[in-house]
Amino acid sequence: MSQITPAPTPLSEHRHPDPLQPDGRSTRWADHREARRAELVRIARRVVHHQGPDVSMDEIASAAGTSKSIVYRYFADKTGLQIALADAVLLQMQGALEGALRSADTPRDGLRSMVAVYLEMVESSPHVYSFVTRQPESGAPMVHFLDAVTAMVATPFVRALTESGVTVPGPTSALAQSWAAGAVGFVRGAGEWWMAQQGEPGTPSRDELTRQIASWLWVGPVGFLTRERGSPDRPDPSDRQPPATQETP
Amino acid sequence: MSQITPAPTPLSEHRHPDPLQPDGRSTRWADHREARRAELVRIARRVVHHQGPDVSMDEIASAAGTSKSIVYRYFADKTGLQIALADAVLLQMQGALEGALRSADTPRDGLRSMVAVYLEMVESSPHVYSFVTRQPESGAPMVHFLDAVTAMVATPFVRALTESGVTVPGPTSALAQSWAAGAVGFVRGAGEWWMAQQGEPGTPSRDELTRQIASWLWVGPVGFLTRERGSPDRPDPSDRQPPATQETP
DNA sequence: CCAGAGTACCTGATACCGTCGGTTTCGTGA
DNA sequence: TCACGAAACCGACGGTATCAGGTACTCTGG
Repeated sequence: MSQITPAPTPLSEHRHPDPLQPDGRSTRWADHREARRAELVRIARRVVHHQGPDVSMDEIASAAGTSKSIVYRYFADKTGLQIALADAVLLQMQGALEGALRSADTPRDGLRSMVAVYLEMVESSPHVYSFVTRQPESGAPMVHFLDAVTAMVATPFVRALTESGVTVPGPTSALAQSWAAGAVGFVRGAGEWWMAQQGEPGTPSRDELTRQIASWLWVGPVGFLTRERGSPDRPDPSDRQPPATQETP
Repeated sequence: MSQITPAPTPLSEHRHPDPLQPDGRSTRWADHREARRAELVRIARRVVHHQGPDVSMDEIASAAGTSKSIVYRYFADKTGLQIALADAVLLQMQGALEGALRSADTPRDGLRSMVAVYLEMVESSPHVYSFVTRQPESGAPMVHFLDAVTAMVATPFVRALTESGVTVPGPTSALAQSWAAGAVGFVRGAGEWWMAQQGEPGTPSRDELTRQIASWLWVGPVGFLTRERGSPDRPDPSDRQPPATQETP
């Protein structure tokens, strides 16, 4: 996982093995298959976008002008389709991210760009987002999409860690990965809260939320709030109040 | 296999026939119902714990020595059962949290306690955790469990905000809520990463992860890492470190 | 005041339905 | 001949309807 690449060739468990071997006449089908598969993903994405994350395989198939058996020829199961769709989305996000990162010179700006790209994706198609982040029934413990995003975040982080010569106990990759997983979770949690809030008064704009999240991830609420009050960078750990008891659920 | 009526609590002579109440024949079952409902939740929790988050309603019913119709008499649907189970778990977490908060004097310790309680829950029963955090098919946009935890986090946070006299643009509640949603997401993301990592070398212990997460949430990675290197509390925003740009895939 | 009939409300099993993910069968066209 | 693709099919599951008790309350007549 050296690259930022979202692992576009994921677990082959959910991907159908090519039944045809490189036997000359099969190569002709290879690219056809690939093209058709991509087309199916495209259609599935459109259908999910419009119909919601609960579309059935039948609906997807008929939207593609065909029947389930075809879909199942290209994807092992629904999870396989979900993964393929996630890869398509990830590829697109990566493109947007590269553009944004070109004009980001501080690492913090980089973080902000990542948050921005994520939130843009969520906003641009909540249904697709929901579909892609849904954990499969009795399947892998990790959702491919979130896993890939985590890798995308962890990779530069771990490099920055090693390059900056920070020495921490234990393997740095575990440190970076756990932070990345947490950070992605933060954006996910805040983003989904934000989407659920839409329409309520006081809901921040996407850009506001982006900056907010980046701030919080970077310096924590203390750093952010103290900055708000004037003193830019003194966390003041012996702060007052906070986490106390609360009412019943 | 129970009798038709286990113990309907005959409330005969100790309760006057209230003219406002429609009929004593209906009220008779009230507390029995409540008790049975709780019992069903308990059993469901045990079954989910052992069988995994994909148990069917039939399985739960038969584990309770009855059939689906009974379960559906007490819970509108599977989501209703999920919510009830979540409430039971939340109640327990709240108990643990109150105990922990009693010995936490700084807000940061409070945060650490919350993280600890969450991770303890995840570790104590991954299956129940998974069941309770699963988003229902085509249902509410928010998972009840996560929503409730977010509220538990946001409440003290918003109080701390107002009491400390921090003035921020817009309603403070939106600010607190978005942070809470993000923080819960952070713990969720890191916690699930951690559970998926179990067995790998370099995986932190629960306690290590707890402190790590609390640190990151409180001061961000910059604050944490600079502290690691010696200077306890100087984030130094113009820092080197993390999320930088990276190359193309 | 009381005995018993009638009633309101409940329990609970079983059969059933619609949907959906996934598989198998079989016709057909190159 | 043979792969492709449509359509029938299958099993599982969430959820509902039906029906058969059963118990404690209420009502009525003596």
